[in-house]
Amino acid sequence: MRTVSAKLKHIGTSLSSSSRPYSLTPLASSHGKPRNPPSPTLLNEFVNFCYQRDLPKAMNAMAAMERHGIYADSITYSELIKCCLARNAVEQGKLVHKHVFSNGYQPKTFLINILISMYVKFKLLDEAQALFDQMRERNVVSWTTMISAYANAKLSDKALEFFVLMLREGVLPNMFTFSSVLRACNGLFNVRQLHCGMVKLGLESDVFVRSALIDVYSKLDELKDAICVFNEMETKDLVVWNSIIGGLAQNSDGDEALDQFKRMKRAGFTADQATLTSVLRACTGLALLEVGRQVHVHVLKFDVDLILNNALLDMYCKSGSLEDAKSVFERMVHRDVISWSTMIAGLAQNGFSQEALKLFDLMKASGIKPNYITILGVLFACSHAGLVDDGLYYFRSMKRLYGIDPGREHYGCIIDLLGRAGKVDEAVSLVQEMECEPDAVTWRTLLGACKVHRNVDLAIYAAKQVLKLDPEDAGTYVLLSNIYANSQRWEDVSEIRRQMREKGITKEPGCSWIEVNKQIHAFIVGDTAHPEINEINRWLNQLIHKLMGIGYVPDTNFVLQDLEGEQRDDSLWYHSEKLAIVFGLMSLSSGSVIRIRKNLRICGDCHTFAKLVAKTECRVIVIRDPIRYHHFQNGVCSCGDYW
DNA sequence: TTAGGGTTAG
Repeated sequence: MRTVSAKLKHIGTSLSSSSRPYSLTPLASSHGKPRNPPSPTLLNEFVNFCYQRDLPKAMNAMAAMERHGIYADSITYSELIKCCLARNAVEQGKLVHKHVFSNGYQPKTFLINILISMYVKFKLLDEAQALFDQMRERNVVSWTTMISAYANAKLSDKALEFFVLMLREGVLPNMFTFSSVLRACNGLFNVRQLHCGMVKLGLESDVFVRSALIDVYSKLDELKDAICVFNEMETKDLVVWNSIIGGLAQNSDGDEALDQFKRMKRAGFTADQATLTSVLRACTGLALLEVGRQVHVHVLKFDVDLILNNALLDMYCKSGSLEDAKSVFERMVHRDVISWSTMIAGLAQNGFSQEALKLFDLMKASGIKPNYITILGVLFACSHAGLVDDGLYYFRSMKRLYGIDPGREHYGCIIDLLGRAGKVDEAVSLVQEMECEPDAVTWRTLLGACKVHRNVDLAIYAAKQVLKLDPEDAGTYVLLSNIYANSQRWEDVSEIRRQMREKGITKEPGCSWIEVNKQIHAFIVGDTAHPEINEINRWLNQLIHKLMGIGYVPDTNFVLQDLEGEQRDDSLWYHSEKLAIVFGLMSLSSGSVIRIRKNLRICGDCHTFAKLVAKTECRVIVIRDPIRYHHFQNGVCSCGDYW
């Protein structure tokens, strides 16, 4: 930081070195009346107050100077503006603006840019825009300040419009402009055009521009381009690493995100809050509890970072480790609506509905206003606990109490709630009353209700609606085919299979993952690849026969039940989650929880199997499928046998 | 005087 004496020396030099003592004192050619040269004493006092960030004294000094007809120069005004910004003093900032333009003076572009930037930082875009409009000359900084302001305010069209206007005025963009305008891009076409523009201007190698490019390609789901931009970089900094790790984690490519994280560490970088947040997100997606715990150790360095703690909380919730999640939540120094919503949804999804609803009350009591997602967690909790009246109350009153319009997801929760309670007709009525158009997820939810309550006709109707909106949904094709087969509608069965062949739709094979000693073991249905598969199968056969001895009957009635479509009796025995459960029994110590993640919904038979294994082997088994969490303990499941 | 990265549902 510059010392006061250095500053004074600087001022002294300015005063003595030129016939125009203050370099930015208006010249005769400036608009407005020429200003008197400043008095060194008054000016020195004023400058000192500015550098000391003593805003009240600086403002008084400025007024005193102006009473003598003395005006500061642009550099000093810019220091005063920094003073206002440091103190978040909006009104004083506006006053400085008036002083800068007082006496008909027309300040230099440099100073007007600083004033615009001040208004942007105060989030007063209208004031910034008005000042920008008044400018006689706008340079690249003026334009970039406005573009960046609109990009930050999520007014993408406005930011892009300014970029085009800037080009039309013949102002050449620089790397600052590109990294700002990229954030406003929401279409691939724009990004490619901009990318070409940067290459032409030789700005592509700038590290800020590159990280913005990686980020925007990732957000547009163009990971190949993001990785390409990243790999082409010879010099990478931490933000660039964070951009690619974050992009991968947000695009459900957790494995690759964790690989890049390892490469980043090998390259000598130390993770910061943003890195750890993305790494936790990758762990969350993969349900890697043990790896997540390792990351937790590093999170302790940043224990007041809200975003990072929210990510940690979510990791524990989604890995099914509610005790850890509660502990993180209790210890958080600050909690925002995301912290509360994450915890409420985490409790609800893991089967702790009453706790979730109690937490919602606590949240409101603590003065935090619920948002769209909070209410989803609350409705989910009601649905899980079969609290039809409460769920309908929250749903019907959300607009009135919290100002939140019910969206498709809220309708989905209530359809699920009514379906779970056997009120399928009411669920249909709700679909009909929806203000927004039902989508494939809505119909799939209704299909779930039909599945449980064996409502074949409605199931066929709902399945057809799903396929209209999502013609690639293999699970629904298989389900529909099974429904027809059960009704001996063989022509319809053939038609469904023909459609699947024609469209090249194949069912994704069922896959389950389990983490043992920080290694991930993956099992595919009917797996033969795992090195211990023979031992696993031997255990599995013994276990199935043991369970059959206490009444387990493999459930081969898959109609309206098997969302995987793994309907053959022999494959039933080798469903991926059964293999993973047995591997967990073989590999994990007797007290530890068996945690499994699945890519497809669990079938009815595996659900029964898991409940019985949990009972006979005295284990807690947690299976996370794409939609729900199942905690199996003492022969029961937290989902209440509805999923 | 202008620029880049991280959190909740689905």
